[in-house]
Amino acid sequence: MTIRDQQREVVAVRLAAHLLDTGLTQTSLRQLAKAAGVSDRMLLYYFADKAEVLSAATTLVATQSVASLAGAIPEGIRLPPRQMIPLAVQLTRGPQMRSFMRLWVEMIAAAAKGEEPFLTISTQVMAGLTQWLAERLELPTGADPHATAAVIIALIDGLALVDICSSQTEMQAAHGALEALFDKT
Amino acid sequence: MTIRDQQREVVAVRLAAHLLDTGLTQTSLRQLAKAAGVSDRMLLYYFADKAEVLSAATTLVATQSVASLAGAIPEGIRLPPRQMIPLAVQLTRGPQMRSFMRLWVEMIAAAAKGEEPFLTISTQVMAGLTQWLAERLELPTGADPHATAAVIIALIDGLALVDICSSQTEMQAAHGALEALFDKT
DNA sequence: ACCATTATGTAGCGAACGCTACAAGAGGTT
DNA sequence: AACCTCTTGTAGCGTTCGCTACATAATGGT
Repeated sequence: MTIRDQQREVVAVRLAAHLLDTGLTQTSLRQLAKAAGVSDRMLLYYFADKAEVLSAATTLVATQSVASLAGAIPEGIRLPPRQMIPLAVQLTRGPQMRSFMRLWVEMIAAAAKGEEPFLTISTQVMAGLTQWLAERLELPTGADPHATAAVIIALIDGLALVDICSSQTEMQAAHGALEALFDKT
Repeated sequence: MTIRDQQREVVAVRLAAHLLDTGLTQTSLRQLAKAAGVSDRMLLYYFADKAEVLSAATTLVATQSVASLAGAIPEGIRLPPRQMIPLAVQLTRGPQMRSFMRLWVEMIAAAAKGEEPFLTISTQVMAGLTQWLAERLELPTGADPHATAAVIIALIDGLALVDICSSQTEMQAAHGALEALFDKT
């Protein structure tokens, strides 16, 4: 393993933390280099171009975040939506996951603009998340696990979206309303 | 009304269409000026700065889109969530509304970065939408209309988010799963 | 007719951007 | 010692960005 390969990993780890901290607000090569503690010249020595830098960092963030989320749900357990949804909402509201959700929204918006590497990575992460959730849902026969998982993820992500434009008290009330909504429509 | 004021309206209308068409991908002053059919110099004569240009255009887009959505739901009608949700989903999937939903996601992501005027406008639009929907929900006594409306909007917006990273067939399946999810959890 | 305000075009400033050319040090191989 | 590859720094290219200085035309009130 060359110094270059080692540095790629070191830089990726530092940039992952940087992205969780600042979202996509400071993603110029010079800003990224500063956050990683290297010169911008070296950043482009370790990676081919800006897209590859962001690709490495965002992939790492997504991997870490999805793994920590997965670790919070016991292996081999399946839950019906009525239980899975509140659990997922609760998990994604923790301070660590909250940062990721905000970054996640920004990544998807960048994907909407066709910006690479965000379009490719967001699509992959979304597919992975859906697959993962589908395997942990307990559904009545005939229901489409994949599609149901997509709806639940939409709800989770949508709450992160609304969170951006709402006060904390409004969000708390919304979480209360969410459970009530499922209890008796 | 001076020529300047007239031009402000003309330009705002054209830019509203431009934003619906291209999202926030082409929002430099020179690109906006081109889309509006004026010189960039004049754009900054009609408006104070870039933020004011985007403020006028996005406000107009939001006003038009929310109005067209509101027009599709009869005056004075209240619907329970189980009926309101599929209706809202269906309305926001039309080609016109779909463009707005994509722009809306990009605006909220920009708001997440603290970018003005998107933070201010997104917050206002979100509050307006929530208020509007709350007044059209038929809920059991004790339920919080405002909070319930926020959850429903989260679901709608979340579906737009997922839509960005999914194929069309996946989205159709998701809409089927959505109704099933509410019928029998 | 005169002048002040309004309207429009040309040109360009300073900054940030992604990226690159070029040189030189570091360290091992022959 | 000579050479070659890997690593790092300095400097800057060409472009786009938001915005402005400046000059000039048009317009309208007195």
